[in-house]
Amino acid sequence: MRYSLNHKAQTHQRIIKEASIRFRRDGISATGLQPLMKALGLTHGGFYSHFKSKDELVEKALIAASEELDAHCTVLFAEHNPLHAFIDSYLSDWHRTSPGEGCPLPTMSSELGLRGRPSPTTDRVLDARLEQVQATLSGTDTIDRSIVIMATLVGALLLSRSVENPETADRILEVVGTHLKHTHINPCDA
Amino acid sequence: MRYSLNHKAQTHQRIIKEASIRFRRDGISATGLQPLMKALGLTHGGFYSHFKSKDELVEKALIAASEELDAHCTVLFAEHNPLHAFIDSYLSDWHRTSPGEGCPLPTMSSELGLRGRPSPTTDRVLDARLEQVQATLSGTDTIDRSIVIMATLVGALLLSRSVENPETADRILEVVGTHLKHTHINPCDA
DNA sequence: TGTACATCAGTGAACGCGCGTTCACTGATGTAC
DNA sequence: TGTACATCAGTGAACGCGCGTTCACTGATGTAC
Repeated sequence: MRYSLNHKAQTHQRIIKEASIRFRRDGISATGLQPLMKALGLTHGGFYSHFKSKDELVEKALIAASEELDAHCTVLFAEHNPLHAFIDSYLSDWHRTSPGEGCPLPTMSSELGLRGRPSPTTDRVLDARLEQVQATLSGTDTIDRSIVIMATLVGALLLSRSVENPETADRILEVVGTHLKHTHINPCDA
Repeated sequence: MRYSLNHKAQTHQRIIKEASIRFRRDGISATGLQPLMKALGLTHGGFYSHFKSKDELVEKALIAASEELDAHCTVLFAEHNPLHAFIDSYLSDWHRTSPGEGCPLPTMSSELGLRGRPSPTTDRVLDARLEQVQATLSGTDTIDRSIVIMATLVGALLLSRSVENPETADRILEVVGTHLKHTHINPCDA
């Protein structure tokens, strides 16, 4: 089955794309390579002609998810108030119910780092998010402020996804969104 | 092997205790019942005379972890500034490096709720945390404020655990802690 | 007090299952002549 | 232009492993006589 020049590269990207969705939606360890390949109309044996291990796919999928978000942010940043647009987007009900297509930090980071799969990639993904938030800020202390904003956003999304009561979920997103948009860059007594 | 009256109850509690550590430290699905029972000097077959399934153990372990935290908070709340004590404790380096003995929300919630194991227990654990934070606050809007604080704490701890660079981890805890302690209860322009 | 017995917490082999990974193979295609 | 061949993306059976769960069994103990 020798295909056109870029056929393999296309399959490679299709695997990464599907994996990045499943890792975020279902978790890394809960995503099997067999069902993943099957969903793409392929057999599982071929996986290892594309990646040397599942860990390598995790890295690639994490980077792909991060780049996807970069592109999405470029659109958001054309708006009047980029920070508010970013916050509203991050804390939207769509983002809450679509973990497979959103930020990988609330879903994947608990399976990375300290426990499981330590890799500098997580640091880079976080850095990319922080730089985006920072770009929407003005004044001093923007790095620190972006850390606070990202931590708050990640925590709010994680909690809103974890509760069973949808009203509680809405409440968390609403309250945190309002707070982040109505608090000045510098804390009151700074 | 008929033992003393409370022997089974003691074993029951030992299983819950060990499970609550492993679920938080390693994740729910990454914790096997076989290694868990072996670590307690028991064989895996006996597990089902204590619990009807792994899911039941997850519930019990989650509740136990939450009660453990309640007790810890009682100690903290005797201090001069309970909110600051809670924040410092939550964002301590000890808490970052000891996920097995800390708050279950940053570690377990991604495996609960929307994806995986929906159960009202997660809502109750979150409610318990929120009530604790709320108890340290005064003035209006304390419920909303406690939601913001918890989301920020959970997000900061999760991110600090996920990055590989320990300096970045320290930075996140430090910056978020300072922010939460220096921001007034009501946002500046509210 | 001494013996027989019922209890039941814990044992450990076994179940089917899906996992990540390996590998000898297939067969449609692009290339060389 | 037509044919033979080398390539190599993808196939699918098989590997050992650990998972959650089941179940017939064991044997030390508290109880009854």
